[in-house]
Amino acid sequence: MAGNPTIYDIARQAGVGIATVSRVLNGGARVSEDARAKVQAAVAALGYRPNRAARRLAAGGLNRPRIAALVPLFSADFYANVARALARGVAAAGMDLVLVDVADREDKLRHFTRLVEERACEGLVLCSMGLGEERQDLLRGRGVPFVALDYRLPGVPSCWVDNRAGAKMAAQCLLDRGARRLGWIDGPATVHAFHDRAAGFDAVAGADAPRVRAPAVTRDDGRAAATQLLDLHPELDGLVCANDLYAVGALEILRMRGRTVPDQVQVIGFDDQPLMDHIGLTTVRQPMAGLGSWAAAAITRLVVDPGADIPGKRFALELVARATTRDQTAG
Amino acid sequence: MAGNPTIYDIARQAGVGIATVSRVLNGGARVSEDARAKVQAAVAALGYRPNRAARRLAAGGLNRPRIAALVPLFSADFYANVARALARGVAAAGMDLVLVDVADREDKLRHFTRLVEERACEGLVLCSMGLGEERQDLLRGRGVPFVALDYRLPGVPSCWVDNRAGAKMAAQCLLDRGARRLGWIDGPATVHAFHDRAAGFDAVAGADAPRVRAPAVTRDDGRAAATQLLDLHPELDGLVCANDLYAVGALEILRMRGRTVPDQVQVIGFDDQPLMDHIGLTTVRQPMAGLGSWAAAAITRLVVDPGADIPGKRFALELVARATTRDQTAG
DNA sequence: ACATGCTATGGAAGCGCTTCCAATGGCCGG
DNA sequence: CCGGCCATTGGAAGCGCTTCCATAGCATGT
Repeated sequence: MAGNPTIYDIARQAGVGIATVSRVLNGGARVSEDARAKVQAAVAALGYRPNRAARRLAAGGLNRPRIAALVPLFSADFYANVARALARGVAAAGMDLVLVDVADREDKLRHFTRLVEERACEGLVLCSMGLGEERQDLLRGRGVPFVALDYRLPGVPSCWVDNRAGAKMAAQCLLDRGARRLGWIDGPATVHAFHDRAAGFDAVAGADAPRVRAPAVTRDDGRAAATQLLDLHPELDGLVCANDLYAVGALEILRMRGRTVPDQVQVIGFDDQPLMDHIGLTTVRQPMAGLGSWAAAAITRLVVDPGADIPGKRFALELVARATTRDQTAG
Repeated sequence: MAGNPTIYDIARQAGVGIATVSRVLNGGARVSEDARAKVQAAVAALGYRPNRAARRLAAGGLNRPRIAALVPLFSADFYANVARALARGVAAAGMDLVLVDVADREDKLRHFTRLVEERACEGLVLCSMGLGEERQDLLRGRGVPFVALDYRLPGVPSCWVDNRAGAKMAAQCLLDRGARRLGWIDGPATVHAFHDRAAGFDAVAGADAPRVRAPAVTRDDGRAAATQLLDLHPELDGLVCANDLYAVGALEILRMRGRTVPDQVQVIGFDDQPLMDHIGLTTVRQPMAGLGSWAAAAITRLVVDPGADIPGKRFALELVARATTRDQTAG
């Protein structure tokens, strides 16, 4: 009994035919109470679990394609927003979205392998993550189309933003508005986006500008990083943050310490997640809905037409100036 | 040729055997270029799409259960947060989560029917929605377990909050802190939660207290409602809002009009979604993660053990006093 | 020229389930 | 007491695909 029990096992155990088992399992039309009870007992005894694939095959159900999205840190607002757009777009194309929240690299690989091995999806959206050639070939071999979101994967339909340019924009923005000593709150090194943003910051502020790396992506991390940064460098008059939550955390610390924003210290975030306009945070807007919608459109298209040629798309990042920065210095 | 073409059709069209077709389709080990080309041409010509169920059955893949969640207005933060917890919990149990964003009642029914007919899932989570007896029986007949989230469904494992009590708490909170004339920003009538909250508000403030109903659940709706409410009733000194976004919108309008908060007008929201602490909004905290986690645990349990008896759970609502209300009046 | 070892290929056997169809047995009316 | 009908049941035929196995076609080695 290597695999799971089948209805044959149940039938044998219950002393009835497979047809009867099936009837009991499917809403029991025309089955005696006696038979029903025996079957249910057998099901319980053997821990039987119907095989979905067989059911659908036999029942001849529809064949609705499934799109799986590998999303890191689903709890981050950026991804929640991306996921929304993805869900909408996929549903609009008449397909289902399976959201997989991957915690780390290892987790990602595990899920990836499973999805592919099990043929659990007809299309795959990879969010913010690379994929070795070997694994790409695995997908191609299996005929599973895939697209990259927030990551530029050569030869694969991808949508991305220029994080480096965005961070340059952010740092330059503060400089333009009179800041002279910039500090950088960086994100986890494992996330490529932060890597690129750090590079952008460096390009403008110099690689020796003060910085602290937050271990995760929460507001708490931002608070801790800001505390550390300001303790070490009280002279800072501009804080460039790798995401909005860090910036909000920093704002709280600054307020707590009585440093006025934007007069004494200017702050800029990255993402422009919801409510940032209410809070008045100057930030670099990411096209979250745009990325999600694009990816949904791309992958659903590829599922229907595997040969489609879909050019990658770079989405523009936009600086949104608000209350945590001063007015642009005239002239 | 009623249904979709099968590999037999492809094989015939291409003049090869089905085994060859299968090989081409699965990453083409040991197939001549000639055969491959012919098969691919046939696939394209016939618009062939492999049947997933058959594939998985034949390949003998794993049989990972799928949990579908019918979530209304996925774009609302409440649901985004619930969905996160759901995704985590379901993944932790080794199952997949299919998120379905239902726009309205009709949409809900359509998806529901499809999911059940197609046996697209082994378990169903219904968020904030009822389900007629008839449909419940359909699920039971099919042997598909289901749980209700944010809705108390008799005889079904449910988790919910007492929205009425929550709104009473909110209104009473303002009264306790010195407000005398309360206004109510209500949500769409189709959402049961708003219905209950309105009843709670009425119980404390009276059914004739001023109110405006917002057509949707965005901050913009809150702004519009607040504008209308304040125009009609400039004397209001307390605004009870059916959700946090309305409250934030109201705050913006109040600020714009120079009404101080909480001195002239006190404001309270509902949900305590992320960042409300930063904004300083007094609100009624909903256990979003708790609801999602509970539902995930319940449904995954039921999928594994259909006979499990899972008692419903009411989650407590908690008042979180912050800066948009005054200090509690002493004594 | 013949045995040998490949590669490419087709046929057929299931994967586990649903469901049609025929068969069984008990009960009714005549 | 018997034919006929209905409720219940089991067997068997696929659902469309993957894959094992046997076959055939060729190019080698001797």
